[in-house]
Amino acid sequence: MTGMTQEQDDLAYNVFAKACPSRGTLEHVTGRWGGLTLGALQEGSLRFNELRRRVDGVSEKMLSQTLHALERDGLVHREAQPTNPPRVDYYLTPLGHRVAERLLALIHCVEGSMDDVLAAREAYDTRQPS
Amino acid sequence: MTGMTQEQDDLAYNVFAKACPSRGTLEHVTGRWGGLTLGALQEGSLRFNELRRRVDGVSEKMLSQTLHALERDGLVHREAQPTNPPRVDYYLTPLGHRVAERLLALIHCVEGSMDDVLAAREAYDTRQPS
DNA sequence: CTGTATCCTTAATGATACTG
DNA sequence: CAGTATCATTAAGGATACAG
Repeated sequence: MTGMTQEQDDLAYNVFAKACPSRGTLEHVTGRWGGLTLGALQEGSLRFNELRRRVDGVSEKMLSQTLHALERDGLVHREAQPTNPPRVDYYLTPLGHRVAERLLALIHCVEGSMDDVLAAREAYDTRQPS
Repeated sequence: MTGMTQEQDDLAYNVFAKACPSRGTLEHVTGRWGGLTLGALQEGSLRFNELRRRVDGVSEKMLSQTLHALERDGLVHREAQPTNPPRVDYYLTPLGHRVAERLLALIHCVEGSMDDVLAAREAYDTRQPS
């Protein structure tokens, strides 16, 4: 009980610190394609090309790269059937689901705020610079 | 009651669609510096250089650019005192607070999962490629 | 179908210097 | 202090071709 006590916000990891490994994981999770990929997989497993269609605009290369990073971080599981033609299913791990849940809450919050955001932009763009 | 009905997920905006304006806002919010900036401001208003110290690693240029985007989207408010030397305070709008709340839930989830993430990476990196 | 490899282009970022 | 402007560098992304 001496030295470091264990309070609820006494975290070993801190994204605000440049060198903390959590910053890299946060970037995988919130990156341009990482967030949408996790969001898409929250509903259930998807195959590579299903995912590609779901995440509108992603290229093969970026999706592949994104999936590798998420798999390495333990958020996504990859299951390959040794059939011909090959069939590969991607789905979230329990950890991935917990992260995706928060991510989707954020996504829905943003989607639901877009009328306000667009109005704010309009106001910002039309105001006179003093 | 004909035509489009209003269900809970019948959203006007959809980040999964490439051309939806919500995708751009999501990127501002989850971008490399946008997320950390919003997270830092959730606790209260900060001045430019305070923010810069808080968001470890951000350059003047990127912080300035990030703040402009968040201000334009109506998430951050900028208040300049006409003093000399100048004093400028940044703080979240009500909308910014709602977004930052979800963002911090995600951040804390990631920070709290890092032991698992690091273990997953270790396993991924040491396994034999079949 | 599920990717990988390569090349090329563009966008993001960083460093530095400078202004009000 | 609070930025802007410019330049140089780097990283991200896209297109295409091809392999298992």
